[in-house]
Amino acid sequence: VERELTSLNAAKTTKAYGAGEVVYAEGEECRGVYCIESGLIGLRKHDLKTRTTLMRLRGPGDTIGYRALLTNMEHQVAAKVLIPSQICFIDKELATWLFANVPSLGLQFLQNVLGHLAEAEEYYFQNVTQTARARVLCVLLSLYERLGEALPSGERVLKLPLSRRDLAALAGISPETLSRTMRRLESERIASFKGRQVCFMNMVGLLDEFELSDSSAGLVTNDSGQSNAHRSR
Amino acid sequence: VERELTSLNAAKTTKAYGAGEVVYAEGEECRGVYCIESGLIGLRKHDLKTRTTLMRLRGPGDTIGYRALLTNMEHQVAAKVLIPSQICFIDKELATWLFANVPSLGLQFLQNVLGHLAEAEEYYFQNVTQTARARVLCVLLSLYERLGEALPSGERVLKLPLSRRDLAALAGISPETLSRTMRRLESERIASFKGRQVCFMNMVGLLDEFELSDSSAGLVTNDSGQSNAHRSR
DNA sequence: CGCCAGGTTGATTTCGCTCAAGCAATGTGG
DNA sequence: CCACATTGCTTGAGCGAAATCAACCTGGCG
Repeated sequence: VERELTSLNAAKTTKAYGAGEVVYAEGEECRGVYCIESGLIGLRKHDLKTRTTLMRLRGPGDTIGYRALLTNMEHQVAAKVLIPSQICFIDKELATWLFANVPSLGLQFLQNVLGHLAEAEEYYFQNVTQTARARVLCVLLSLYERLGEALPSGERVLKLPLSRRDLAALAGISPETLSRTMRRLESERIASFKGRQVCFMNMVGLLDEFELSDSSAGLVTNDSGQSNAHRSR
Repeated sequence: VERELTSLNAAKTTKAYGAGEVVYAEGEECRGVYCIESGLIGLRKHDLKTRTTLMRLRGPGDTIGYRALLTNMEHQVAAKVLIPSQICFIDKELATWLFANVPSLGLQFLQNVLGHLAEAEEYYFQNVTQTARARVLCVLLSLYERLGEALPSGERVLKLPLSRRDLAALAGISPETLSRTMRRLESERIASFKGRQVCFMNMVGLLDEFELSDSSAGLVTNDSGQSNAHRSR
């Protein structure tokens, strides 16, 4: 096992990506898989013509591009960098070999996929059950989990790495509805928005509303044990 | 490899379940995984109190109960038999061992999970983009794929294994809307409903509407399918 | 016979989408 | 440096699909 991991360390390459850079494009042939070490990646799919829709977010600990590898198809989504990221690349052949020969690694990876599956089902559920307002809040909370800061003054602040359009897409609503919802949240004294700056004004009540304890999950019940720090349970 | 499979065959047990029987309940501790050999299983989740909602269908070839096993949690959904089924059970310890030591099996299993992931994402997409009518038709078609019969007379017939409530849940709509939709489909001469009997009157046009070829249909397309009509957003 | 769960139907309401206009910030070319 | 276009966001008005509320069937069963 040690030997394999050594060879893995030798064969993998880590690269720094800048914001806006494309890791792989939709329809592109799969060259291998990517493990995100830091940063934030958006998976997008174009629906009609030039329009492109943000589908999912992926962050540290997530592996992306595996679907294309394992189904032997071209990428169905594009991966684009939202905030500067360190991404480790594993070549197609090596990845295949690893899957076929290192069960422990495959098992660990399976956890990752399982997390994505849970996420997808959660999204589905949200869409059927929850109102637009609740979904927006969930998206904001999951973003806060990833990128938020608690200022010494006690304010909970978040710098959005997304346009309104993308944010709306994540919540599964139109940009107009998002805008209205945000204004409503302001009138409810729940949060305030200035450009891409979000400030949560009642985080306690918010977490309460979603029956979450502090710093535990949001929309994304990330079960992959490898994601960053928190969540030991 | 041969040896492992032999021991697998020795350790697994196959059991016949009758309609309505519970394979495992929500919140129950995971005892192992189940492979469906024949029949049909419904995965349900209770949303509030006594109310319980049908989430997914699982049929021959599907493995269920793995999520609880791999995340070391109790079952998040209940599995209930819809039509009499043959189900093969693999004990928790054995399953864990197999995952950890037989990469080929894990890889094969990974494909199964990948399929479920694609299914979940497809469901999500459907819900955002398609109308109630289209979703009902998709559910009916996927059921027809599993249980439908083409009578010698040429009629395409299907005996529903579900209540209206469950059918509506699958399509992500309320029972009332389902009822109205069905009546509308009848007035459109697309299908007719008598109790749990469904009769498709224009299967060709139907498959055409969803850009599907005959007998390769269903809600779950290979993920090249971003189906047909997508509203941009 | 009456009860009851499941199903249908009708009336009303609501939520979010579409269409359309207005506005601020950023480019762009003369 | 200024008119002008472009892009991203917000706001308003109207509309429509589906949810909700509520009454009413229907068939099975004690």
